Amino acid sequence: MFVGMTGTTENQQAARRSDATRATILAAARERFAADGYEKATIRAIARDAKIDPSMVMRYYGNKAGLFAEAVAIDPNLPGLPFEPREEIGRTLVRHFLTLWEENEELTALMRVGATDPAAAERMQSVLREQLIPLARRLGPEPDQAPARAALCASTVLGLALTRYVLRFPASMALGREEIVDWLGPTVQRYLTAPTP
Amino acid sequence: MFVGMTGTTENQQAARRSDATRATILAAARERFAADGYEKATIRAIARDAKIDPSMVMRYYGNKAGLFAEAVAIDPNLPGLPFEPREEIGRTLVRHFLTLWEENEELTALMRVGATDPAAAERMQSVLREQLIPLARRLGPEPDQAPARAALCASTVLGLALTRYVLRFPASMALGREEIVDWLGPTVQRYLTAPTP
DNA sequence: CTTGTTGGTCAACTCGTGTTGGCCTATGTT
DNA sequence: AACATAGGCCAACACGAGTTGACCAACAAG
Repeated sequence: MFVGMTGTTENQQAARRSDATRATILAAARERFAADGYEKATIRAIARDAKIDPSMVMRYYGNKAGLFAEAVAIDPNLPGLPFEPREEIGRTLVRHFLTLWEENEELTALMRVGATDPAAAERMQSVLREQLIPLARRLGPEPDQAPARAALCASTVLGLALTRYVLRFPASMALGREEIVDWLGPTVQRYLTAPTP
Repeated sequence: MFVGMTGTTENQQAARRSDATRATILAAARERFAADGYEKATIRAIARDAKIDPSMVMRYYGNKAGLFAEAVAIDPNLPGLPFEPREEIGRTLVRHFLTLWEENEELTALMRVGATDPAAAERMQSVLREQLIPLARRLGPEPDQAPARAALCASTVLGLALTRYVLRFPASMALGREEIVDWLGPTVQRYLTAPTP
């Protein structure tokens, strides 16, 4: 074992020819998962989009679950956000989430799948647990209220994502980016910093 | 044709013995659809829950789509809500939605399915179009802003339903009923009646 | 008692899915 | 030139889904 490879350049990134198709498959998978959800996005359809054989998907990603896992690997990276000015954190968060959603279609995929798959739902929850709640704990009054405040913020942005990117309500898609920030920003700001009503 | 039946009592509701199993099937279907979504809620599983044969489901409801259609037939009936006091409409709406969701598990089913099925998504959208937007038009300033305001309200309550009943985030399920009304009520109130920011 | 209707079960069919293993063809090394 | 290997395709398998139609058991009517 451990023989073969290209012979000369082994450990270093070898820039295999297959990396191109690997990437093509992953891109097609992201599109299909985002558009159709887990069950309806068949491996055959993904392979057709990538113009390769279904068995290649298995060779490169093991099985369908593995493909999905790699397709939706993403981190919102909330701790990297600027905290001040403190009274702008609501608008900053909303703007950040909008950008995130418009640049990564795998987030839509994650929501579509999370609606029926507990594992995907857990993945979303982990963002709340590990990033949003700590943020709420640092920003808001009464640290023990942090889970509640963070849950309200999550429900706000996920609700928008649901109506706009998943259900695709025309009235929600018609909203402009800054219009959304103007409406939701104060809401998130209040959930995070206002005293308990 | 038109012969047969029970002979004596034809047109009137005959109280067939099968009505009981019909109802049992429908109840089991609602539970399964709410818990698992459309694809994962198999006819075989529903039939097992109802303790009858899968073929009975077909006999009574034609096919799986027909069963789902009857299982999620529901109307939120927003026009029947009291409008005044006008500054309480936000809290009234939130309270109404909470009650709706806790009494009818088919709403959770509709959301789970709507995440991947355009037909179910359209069903949800029709509520927005035919009930929420008209309500926003009557309540808010600038009637041409009604779709935007209604969309924001929909995103608010659907976001809560998503995190609480579909994704089942513990932090969201931990919120008390009146706690939710206290937080979301003012939000919805502002979306409906506040001047454009 | 016979008979036709109703409520129900059983076993099978068909189709699409994820998944597997064998085979072919370049490509690059010796 | 000979050959090993990586990249790729093809055909098939196994399985679970929705759906169908033949058959069976009560039971009420004639």
